[in-house]
Amino acid sequence: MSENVGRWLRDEIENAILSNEFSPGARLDETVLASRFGVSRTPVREALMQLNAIGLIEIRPRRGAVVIDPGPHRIYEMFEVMAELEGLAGSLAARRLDEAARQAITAAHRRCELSAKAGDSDAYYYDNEEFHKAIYAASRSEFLEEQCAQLHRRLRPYRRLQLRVRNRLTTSFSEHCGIVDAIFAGDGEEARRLLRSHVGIQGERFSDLVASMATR
Amino acid sequence: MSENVGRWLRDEIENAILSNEFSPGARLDETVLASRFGVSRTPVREALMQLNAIGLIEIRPRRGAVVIDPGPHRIYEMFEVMAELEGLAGSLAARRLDEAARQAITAAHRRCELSAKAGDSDAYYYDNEEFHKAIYAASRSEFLEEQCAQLHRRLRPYRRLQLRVRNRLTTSFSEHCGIVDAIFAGDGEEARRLLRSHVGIQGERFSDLVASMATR
DNA sequence: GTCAATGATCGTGTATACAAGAAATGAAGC
DNA sequence: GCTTCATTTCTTGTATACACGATCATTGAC
Repeated sequence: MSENVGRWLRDEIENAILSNEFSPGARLDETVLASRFGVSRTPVREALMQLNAIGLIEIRPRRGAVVIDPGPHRIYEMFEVMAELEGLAGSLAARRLDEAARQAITAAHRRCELSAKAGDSDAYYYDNEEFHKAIYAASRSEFLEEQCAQLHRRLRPYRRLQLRVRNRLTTSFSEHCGIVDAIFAGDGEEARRLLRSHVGIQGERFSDLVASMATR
Repeated sequence: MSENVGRWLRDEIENAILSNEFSPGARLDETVLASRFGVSRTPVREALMQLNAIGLIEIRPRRGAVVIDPGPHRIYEMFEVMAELEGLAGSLAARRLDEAARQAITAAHRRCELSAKAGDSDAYYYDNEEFHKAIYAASRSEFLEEQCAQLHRRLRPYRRLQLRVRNRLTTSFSEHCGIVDAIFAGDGEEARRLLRSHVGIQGERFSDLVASMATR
């Protein structure tokens, strides 16, 4: 537990939301949360205020906090922005690549390869996250890295769904190969283009998923 | 004043920070703020928690809140990301333009023209903001619109500095003309390219400004 | 039988009190 | 005279108490 309870609670509740323990639309009762985590309402409120500020929950005056339901369309929009930011990260990474970043990307890429070949979608899910984070870091832009990481976290639950789709693992990995090649070749524009479509396609796949669930 | 004090305080303190009343590095004493705004410490703390969550201030345990100093390099990074997001907004706007958006952009563009020709940099500053916001809205992506607006707000103080630079008003306006033409022509890629350089150049100009201040 | 109004209950919003930690100041020793 | 340690004070962190508003249920009237 972090040294101050508010921050710890924020992470705790955020994880609970992102792991879908608190589903979209769920009411977050302050007293319930307080007793659950064994603290008073004050730090709970502070945690909720922060989650409100980053757009994970909505607090309506005198009516409490509820988990925001982004809705399929908004999630698609988020993927669209994510694609753009990752594209920028890739393009910067290609131009600014140093030895440490090269090694980090290579290592993450290797782990992805192993997981993909083993068909282990859970392992690939984690390795894929590390791979993308390595690219953010390689961009050498701290602000971009933070923005990417934040958006990535929020899209995490929806990305996970897609890895279950048939053949997505191998397709994803082969896309990674192209991205790595472009970055290592210093071809910023190619890296941007590939990353944009690599991430953008997930938004489209998500739309397909939603559409297929709606017709059912 | 909004119906809940915490939200009102957040906006109030945020404005004070963005208008440089609270300079980077300044300590934000809870009791001082509480007495200044005539409330207790509780809502002040909630406001500070929110500002901490969106990255405007830093709260170190038991040591209080200070206004974050982004530093020139980080501000450049922020402009870089802003350029990318505005580029996306422009490209989407070109593809999805409807009559209402067209009128909003035209109106804002006209006001910019008047202010630029009058050489009124303060008026242009506001009209320019409306112009960019009209493009965000025209993108028809709520999430993108929010992200752009938020980043725009944080970069506001630094944009303002640049309008004072010689000839920037007329240069900026002529760039706007090209952007409007591209969007109205439905040329997404051209709109993206022009917006990216229109915003990106501000980051570079900011770097120049800092460099020239450093040599003095 | 249905709709509206009023009251009760529950939960949030704000204030205040108390505790714990950090910084500053003073004194003592080298 | 300078440095270090201890004490005091100030500020933050957490808890609790109280008040106001919203929602829901129950009762009465149409």
